[in-house]
Amino acid sequence: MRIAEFDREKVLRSAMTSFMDKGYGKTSMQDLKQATGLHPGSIYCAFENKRGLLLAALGQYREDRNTEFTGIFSGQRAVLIELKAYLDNIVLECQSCDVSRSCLLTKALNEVAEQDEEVRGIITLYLAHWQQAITQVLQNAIDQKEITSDRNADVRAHYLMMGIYGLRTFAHTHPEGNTIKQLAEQLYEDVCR
Amino acid sequence: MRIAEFDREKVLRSAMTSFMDKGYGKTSMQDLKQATGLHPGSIYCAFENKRGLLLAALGQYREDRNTEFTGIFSGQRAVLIELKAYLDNIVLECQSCDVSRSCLLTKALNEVAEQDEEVRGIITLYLAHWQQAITQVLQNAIDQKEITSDRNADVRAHYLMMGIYGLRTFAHTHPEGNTIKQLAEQLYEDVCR
DNA sequence: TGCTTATTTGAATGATCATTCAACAACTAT
DNA sequence: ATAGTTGTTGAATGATCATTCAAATAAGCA
Repeated sequence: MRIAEFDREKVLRSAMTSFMDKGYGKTSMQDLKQATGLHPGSIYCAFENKRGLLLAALGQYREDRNTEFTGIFSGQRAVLIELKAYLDNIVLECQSCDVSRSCLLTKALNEVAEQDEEVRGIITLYLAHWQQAITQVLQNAIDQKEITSDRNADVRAHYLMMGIYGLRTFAHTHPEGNTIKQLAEQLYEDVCR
Repeated sequence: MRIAEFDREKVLRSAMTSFMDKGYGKTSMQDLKQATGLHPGSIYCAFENKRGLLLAALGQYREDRNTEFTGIFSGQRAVLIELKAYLDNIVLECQSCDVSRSCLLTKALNEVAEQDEEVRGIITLYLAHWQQAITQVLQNAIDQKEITSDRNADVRAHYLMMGIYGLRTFAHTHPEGNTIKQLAEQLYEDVCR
């Protein structure tokens, strides 16, 4: 036996960054070698494929976003306060000039969705889980009477997700200014109305 | 002299379809040869590059969407009726299972934006023109007192675009069902409120 | 200390890719 | 009609790519 020498999470986060920066297709194994510090053979030994590395990176991304999510929605504040903080965070990401402007899930969905049914399925599953989490948050807000029950949590969650997707796309064309912030604020109002 | 034998618009629409289907990077020259019926040399003679073909296809796409836009917003009906028809059309595209589910501009923006500054600039310009057209439509609605002037046309146009971007991304995960339609209806209400 | 199993290394491999090119064909102009 | 120009053809080119592999190395176990 022999234990792998590299730090799996570090490697996956490096791969994540590369994929978000150049996209999956344009990220060469040389790029990945440089980003992760792993030689091709090690990558193939650990992840089988470039595609396997993508899948692992997607999983790590999901996990990271998940802990971030549960960190923000910890229940220590009113649900709507937490939701506002969550949106503020997304706005900051959209306004940043680095790679975090885009979401790896939607970026990969756009790129390989039509070609790779399995990858699309996995990404769709991850996004569905995210949707469930948001639905739960909004249901909590309804239960706490912070928002009305006129529209149910599912409908509101769909709308919020649509808005966040749109914000991220919008950010690619309007990186500067406070357009994104204004949009996020109206989105918040419309979701919570 | 010698006149080119191919129909430029047909060729560009074929290239458009290929790029929307597989993405720019994964569309090989062989794919383009098959799709357009042009031999590599002819493509290079006419468009200089694969990238040049993308630029020409983007231009054709913009032109096609533009005539579609002015066809819908012809001023023969109330502005809001036309806007509803416009959104209905987008919903149908999102629900279709072919290539028209995605917008070539945003798809290419996602793929090459970070790598090719010039392409990003061109796409951003096209999207800005679209935004101006939408703003004009909403300004007309305000002038005709179909909607209030509480929020100006610019703000409303931004929000509508964000929503449309979001709808298209959403459609990649929920192609079936009427979720998209419901979302579009609420988007319409929130833009016009 | 040997034996087995797993990882690392980095060059080699073969496929695929965008692009070029030289021969050819069609059109214009003189 | 013929010279000059430009589009067409399709094979050739060289670069780049993901992947493989054999040798080297290290860890667990007896």
